[in-house]
Amino acid sequence: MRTTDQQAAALGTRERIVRTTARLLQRQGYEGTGIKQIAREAGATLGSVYHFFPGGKQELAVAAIQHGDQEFAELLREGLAAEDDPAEAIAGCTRLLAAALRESGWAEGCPVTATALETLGTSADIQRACGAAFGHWSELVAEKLRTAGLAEEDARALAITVINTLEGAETTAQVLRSEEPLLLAGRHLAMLVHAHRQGAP
Amino acid sequence: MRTTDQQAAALGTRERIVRTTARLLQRQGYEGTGIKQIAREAGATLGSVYHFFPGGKQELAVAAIQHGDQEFAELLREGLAAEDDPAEAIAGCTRLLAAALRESGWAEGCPVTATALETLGTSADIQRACGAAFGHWSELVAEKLRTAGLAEEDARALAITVINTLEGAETTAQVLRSEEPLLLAGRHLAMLVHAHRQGAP
DNA sequence: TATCGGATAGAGCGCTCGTTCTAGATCTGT
DNA sequence: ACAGATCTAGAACGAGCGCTCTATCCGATA
Repeated sequence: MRTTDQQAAALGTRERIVRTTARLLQRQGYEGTGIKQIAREAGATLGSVYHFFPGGKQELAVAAIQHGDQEFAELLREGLAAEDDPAEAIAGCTRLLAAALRESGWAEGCPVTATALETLGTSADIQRACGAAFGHWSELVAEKLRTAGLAEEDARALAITVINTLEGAETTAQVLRSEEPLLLAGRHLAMLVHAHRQGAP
Repeated sequence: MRTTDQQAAALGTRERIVRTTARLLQRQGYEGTGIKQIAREAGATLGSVYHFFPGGKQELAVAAIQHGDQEFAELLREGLAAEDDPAEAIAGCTRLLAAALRESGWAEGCPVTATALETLGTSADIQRACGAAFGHWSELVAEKLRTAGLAEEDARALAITVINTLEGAETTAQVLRSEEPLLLAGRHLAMLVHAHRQGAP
């Protein structure tokens, strides 16, 4: 097919817009990010943005959130696979997050939190996408915990807290411009996992 | 003093503006909240807002963050004082937070997170105020843990994770419109505190 | 070669933003 | 009673918002 080039170019522009939006939402939130800014920084024009996302800013935000969802999931997968022991693996994830956060100049934290909080009363679509992201991430952790022998329900519950703690620690790390909250989270979550493996829930 | 009435009225307007701003920041974030909306909902006028906060939106946001800081600290103090055992006390705090969140229709979560994330690169003053709030809250938790016999450094570190977990769980609870993340956080944080009291750090 | 739909381009719409500015209202100290 | 802060009131400004609209470009098919 000769259409490949055209489609590749099309995907190229669309993908550039989504990635740029994801990064800007992560850094400035939903209301703080303008569509014109997105077009400018993505090297696209307003026409292209509305061509690919006729639903406007909300549709674009949903796509960006889903992109961030997958990106963060990939980081989690890598971190969790790096160690057999789930406690060590989770602590490893906090180190990955801390390093990435510092390298971005403390600007690029959780890809969905800021947008989620701002748009809670505004857009049900965005809220759904954010909720789905949390679900995907905690499912990855839960699977790791199950593999290590935790009971189904314990694994599910603990995984939710793991994701929540990572999220909160990442936010605090950004505000304080320090890796400490994330590294402490890693240490404490490891203890919590150990407590589950040894004894009562 | 006859000035009392005037000052009271002045404080009245100022206080109304601050409280309204705090509530709106909590619900809509920084960029999503307009000064005209604040004035309208506070029953004040633009002139009054700029009279009391000549520094404009940023100065107003700092005052609102500090108000939210104290409000949340008061809730923490109450929750922590309600039980002797720090693990039970922290779990009690999660129940207080869950109830308050649900009563607000899942709209009023952590009073600083949304604003903090949005203004990270924008205003150093706001960032400082948010960082100070986290510090105050974790210090309250640390004090409770110290009273229960934890070593100074353990108490400080664990308190930071407690606040981070509460924060993350509150965010997730808002997005999912469910108390579960907060209640799970309470259960797991209680386990974590017990682990510290019984054995190694 | 003629045609046609996907993609690009950006001027312009109505609106709201944060802020400034001038006037008037209200109360205090003398 | 008068002067002078303090506080209230809201019109007006330039800038930027999300979005619509028309015009053009370009590669693929017939």
